[in-house]
Amino acid sequence: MDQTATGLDDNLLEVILRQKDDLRKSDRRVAEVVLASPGEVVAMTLAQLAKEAGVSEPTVIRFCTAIGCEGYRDLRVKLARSMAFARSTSHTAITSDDDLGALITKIFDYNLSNLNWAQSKLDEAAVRAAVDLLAGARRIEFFGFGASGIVARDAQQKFPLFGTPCGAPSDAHQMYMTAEMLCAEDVAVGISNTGHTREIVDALQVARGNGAGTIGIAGQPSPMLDHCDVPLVVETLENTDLFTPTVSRLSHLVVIDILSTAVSLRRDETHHQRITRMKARLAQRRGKLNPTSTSDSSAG
Amino acid sequence: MDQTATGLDDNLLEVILRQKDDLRKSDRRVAEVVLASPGEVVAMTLAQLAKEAGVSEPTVIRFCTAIGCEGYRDLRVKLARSMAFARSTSHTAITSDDDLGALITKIFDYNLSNLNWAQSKLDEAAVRAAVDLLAGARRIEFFGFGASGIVARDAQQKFPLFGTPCGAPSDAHQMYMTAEMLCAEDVAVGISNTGHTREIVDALQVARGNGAGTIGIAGQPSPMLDHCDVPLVVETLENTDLFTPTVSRLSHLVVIDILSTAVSLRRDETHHQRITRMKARLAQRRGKLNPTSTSDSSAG
DNA sequence: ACCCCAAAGGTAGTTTTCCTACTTTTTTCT
DNA sequence: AGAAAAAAGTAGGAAAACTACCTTTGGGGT
Repeated sequence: MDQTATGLDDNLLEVILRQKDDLRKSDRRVAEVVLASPGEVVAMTLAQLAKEAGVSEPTVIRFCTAIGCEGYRDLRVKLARSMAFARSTSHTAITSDDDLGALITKIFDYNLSNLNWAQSKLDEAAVRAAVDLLAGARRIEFFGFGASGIVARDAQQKFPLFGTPCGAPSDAHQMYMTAEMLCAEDVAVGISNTGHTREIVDALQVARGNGAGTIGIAGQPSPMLDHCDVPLVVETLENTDLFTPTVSRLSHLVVIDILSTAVSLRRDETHHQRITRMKARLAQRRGKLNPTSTSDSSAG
Repeated sequence: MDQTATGLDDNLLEVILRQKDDLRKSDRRVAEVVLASPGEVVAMTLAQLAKEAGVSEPTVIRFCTAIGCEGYRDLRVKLARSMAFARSTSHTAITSDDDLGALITKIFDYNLSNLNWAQSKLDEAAVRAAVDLLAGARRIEFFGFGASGIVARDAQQKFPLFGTPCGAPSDAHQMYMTAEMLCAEDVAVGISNTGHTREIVDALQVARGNGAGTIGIAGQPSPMLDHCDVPLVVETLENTDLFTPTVSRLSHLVVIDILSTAVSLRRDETHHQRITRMKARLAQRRGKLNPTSTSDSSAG
């Protein structure tokens, strides 16, 4: 079994795209049509699709089985599900011609597809290892710059869930100093989408050299991950367009959510009670519009 | 036409859940079955579903039309698509009994459903108004605390896209001082999921009093939005469970993405060229593993 | 209390859709 | 070039989805 045990590998459009070149000639014609406008196809009947692709009906059936579907009915269902996120295939670049509605759709779609992709590619075993490490930590430090700095800060705010002091130094010097002071029972978490950011790699190496556990969150195999006890790859959909926003942040934030929640669940009943009480009081403060409140869902 | 013109309202499970109580008795039996295990249902045939629900086949058809589907075929497709994200209905609370796999699925699902919901409820006209205001700003300040503070900081980092100086004061005093110094051509953006955070409301009032344009991003109609030129409601799925993470951040971040991108698109060619150049050089720095680089996709 | 009317639900039959057995065409290898 | 195997098509049969019609149930009104 691979990491797709979550059952999310039924991204049919992806499968079709990958297998397209290995298909029979006529089947490929069908594949073209499906890929070109999956939205139309789910509404089509078998005969219509056959006509559209210029092939016979049994060919369409054969195409279905070739890409791993039970039959046409199954294809439709899988396709529909696939489309919900993997609208990625229809992701055209954002241009100045787009009106606001198109822009909204594109950006949401892009982020949704990306999250889905990240989920399907996430290695559960690696996450488990990270949770093990974090759960035993006496102190946790998160290292990240730029957009990843945002993620680090968010993680640090999740301190109540970790039940352990958390830090997120914001500049390279602080980061270096912090890393140097870590020791055996501490954990350092590096966050960098490229996995190449030099300071982060250095900081993790220093931390590791001092005996601290190290976790790396990156979008791809990279130098940073080579220096970590637990490398965590959070895949991102490639994106080279001018105006496409940074989608990696979101998946990184979700991974942080998962880690903090998983660690929290490992704690004992007392810890849970504290969180319950904290949440209740927070809600209370909000209800009162308490003027000294600086809280705004600071506790996940 | 309401704001669901994006065509994303086909969150069928949501629709069924909402209409369930208004359905005929037998139809409701069908609804129960569908809601209980939508995954099974997409694989079922009309007759099977009828048997499972203990009703006749035409009743199932009537159920289909009642909830707005063309027929059973259509139901299946819509259901399949709906399941991809709107697994929301199957969102059971996160408990200590969950294994890691379940946790990962739940947290991703929750965030995906939430983004989807936010998109379907987003008011395009309000977004347009916000973009108009931001595009004409001489300076933009983002106000947020806690999790929303993260969002504010992220927005501030998007400064290159806005093409306008951006700030995100991190404490209440700085925020107040900043608000007091804003004037007619400036814009203040308040971010608060509850929309009740007192300091933010105050800061926006001050900013507005000084003639600055004001935009509010909140999860619901609230005091903060009452004091804004442009109120922007970014709906969040309700969530009272102990361990469920804050999902609002993600949708707020996406809205910030939309706003910054939309503003950027309004700028002239020179601006676009600068961004292109900036991105290229950033990539170059990364490639070199330049030791002075503090960049990690800081430019959205 | 009874009857009537309307709405809900079921039965049976029709049509559409999907799939399979078999034939023809194309391709590939000796 | 010819034979065997793979690919594509034709036609017919099974099954699924839908519709027209009938029965039942339940809620007023006299």
